Order: sequence, then C-alpha cells, then structure tokens
Amino acid sequence: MATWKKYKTQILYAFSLALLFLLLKLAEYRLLIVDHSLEIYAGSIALLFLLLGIWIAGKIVKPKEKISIVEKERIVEKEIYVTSATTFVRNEKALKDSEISARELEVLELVAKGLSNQEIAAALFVSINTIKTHMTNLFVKLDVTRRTQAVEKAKTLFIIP
Amino acid sequence: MATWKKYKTQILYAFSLALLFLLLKLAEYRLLIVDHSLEIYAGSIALLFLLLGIWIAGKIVKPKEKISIVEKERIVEKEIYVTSATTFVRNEKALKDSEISARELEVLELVAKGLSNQEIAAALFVSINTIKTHMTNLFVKLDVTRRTQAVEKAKTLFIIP
DNA sequence: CAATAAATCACCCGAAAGTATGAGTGCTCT
DNA sequence: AGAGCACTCATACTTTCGGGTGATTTATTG
Repeated sequence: MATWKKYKTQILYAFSLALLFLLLKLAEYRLLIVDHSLEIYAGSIALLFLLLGIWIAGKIVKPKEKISIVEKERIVEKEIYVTSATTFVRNEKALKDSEISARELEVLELVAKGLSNQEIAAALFVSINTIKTHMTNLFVKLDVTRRTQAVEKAKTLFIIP
Repeated sequence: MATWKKYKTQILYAFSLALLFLLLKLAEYRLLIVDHSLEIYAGSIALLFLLLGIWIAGKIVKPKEKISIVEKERIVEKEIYVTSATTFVRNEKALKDSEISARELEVLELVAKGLSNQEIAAALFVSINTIKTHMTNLFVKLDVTRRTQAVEKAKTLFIIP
C-alpha cells in the first residue's frame, strides 16, 4: 500500500505513456483502413494529446479527496480539490533553529487544536504545571506572548500544519 | 532561467518521453525497413501537444512564488510552490449558515492573528466589553468554548484563511 | 565524572479570558 | 409603528493563562 502511494506519480506517468502509445497505434490502424486526410489525422492527434497533457498534469497536481460536510441538515460526501502542497511537510530546519523540543512540539500541536492547558495535561498524562512550563518555553522560543500567536507563528514557519 | 526551474519536472518527463520515442523508432528501423515518416510526423505532433497540454495545465495550476529565508546566516531567495488553492476563497455558505455577523467576522480575523481582546478593542475603536460580547456570540455560533478552538474551527470551515 | 539539556512538578500572583445578565441605540422590514 | 437584529457597553464573577522562580530526575555528552 505504501509502495503504491510512494510511486504513484511515476506509475501514473508510465501508465499514461502506455496509453499514449496505444492511442497512437489505434489512430494509425484506422488510418490504414480508411484513408482519411492527413490534416484530420494530425489535428485529431494534436487535440487528443493536448487534452491528455492537461489531464495528466491535472491528475498529478490536483489529487481529489472526499470530505464529509453537513448540507441542509444532512451529511453529504463531497469531493474537493486538495493540491499536492496540502500534504504538510514540516520545516525541519525551522524546527531545529527554534530549538523546540519533541515534547514541546507535542504540546504545540495540541494547543493548535484548541485544547486548554488542562486538557493537554490530561492528554499527555502530566501535570498542568508541566504544560505551563512547556508553554512558557514555547513562547520564548517562538518569540510570542500568547498561545494564539504561538500557533499562528508556528504555522507560518511550517512547524505545524 | 526561472522558467526552466519552474517546469523542471514536466520538462524532465517530457524529455524522457521523447527519448523513449526515439528508441522505439530506432528499434523499429532496425527491425523493419519501412517508411515511418508518417509515424514520426504523428508522433512529433502528439508529443508536442502533450507537452503543450502539460505546460498549460502547469501554468494554470502551479504558480510559484519567491520567498526570502535565512539560511546559514544569509538571506537566500527560494522558490516555493504556491498552489492555486493558496488564494483563499471564503466559504460564504458556511459563513451564512453559522450566522456570524460582519462585525463578528472582523473580530474573528483579528483573533486568528493572535491579538488579545484589548488589542482588538483598540483596533476596532470599541470597548473591550464589546469584544467580549462578540467573542461570546462567536463561541456559540461556532460551537466552541475557547478562542483557539474558534480559530481552528473557522479555518476548517474556510471562514477565515 | 561533571556538565548540559530535557522533562517533570510546584507555588504565587496578576492579567487576560470567558460567563451571565441586562440594557440602550439605530437600522430594516413588514 | 412595532418587531427583530446587529452593535454597542457595563457590571460582577469565575476560570484560565502567563510570568517568575525554584527544584528534581533522567539521559546524553564532552
């Protein structure tokens, strides 16, 4: 499963390539039997492959995802465009530079979810005082004074999604 | 120069495609001595328009932007992918459904920026008590109890960027 | 082994945030 | 003209946050 996802793009390209050849051969085959004019043949190929190109690029660049939303008091599944940039890649450099520790990052992520210190403490099985200490350290390391600012800044630094 | 880097992936794939065609033609040439001029012509057109399609789609879907970052104590310009989804489009339906008023939305946006109630009050030239009222109403309408949650939820609903 | 860093916890205190409730003003729409 | 709504402000009270300070334990590393 992981392998498929990993090489999705490549496989897609390869498949498109195979399809391309197939279509070309098909077009040629029809040309041999019914002698159409060369212009129509070339034009068809041009159009076909133009569309194919757009399709391929679109497919690679814009994977779709299903989400569930509430519409008119009903839960409806809808497909939305999720660009490839949506897959969050943590800025490891920024993380290192900020000197935020692993535990602090955990706390930061929960803060970003909107949890209170008490809730975070419960989630991580530690005292609320510990969370407070982590928060204080985070504020210093992110150079902010409020949790909302911390979340905002961490997001712009791509430390959290 | 920027153009080359911009479409590196696409061009690379296209080049591989061309090479593949070339190899195929070479192989065919060695096996059967037939006139392949038409095939080459069609193949060229196909390739050309495939590339054109990919190029067009890429142009539409993947604008890149330059950002300045600090790397090894030096300011370096880097190109990052900015998907078209980056241009925020407010979910007007969600906004209407939530019944959040214009003023409340203003407050919400400032909260998302990490401002305190006092700062928001100053920014909007109103009393801090007014902001508190707005916040209370926002919490009800967004079905949350904390400002961090409000921001988080509003973002998932695409009410704010 | 000593030094350093991370993670843990505690206590105090003031500031900020959030809750509950009530109320006045101005605009719109029927 | 009255109902409804958005916006405004206030008071009182509770809870949470954030700053300051100090302390212990456990790894890691020079």
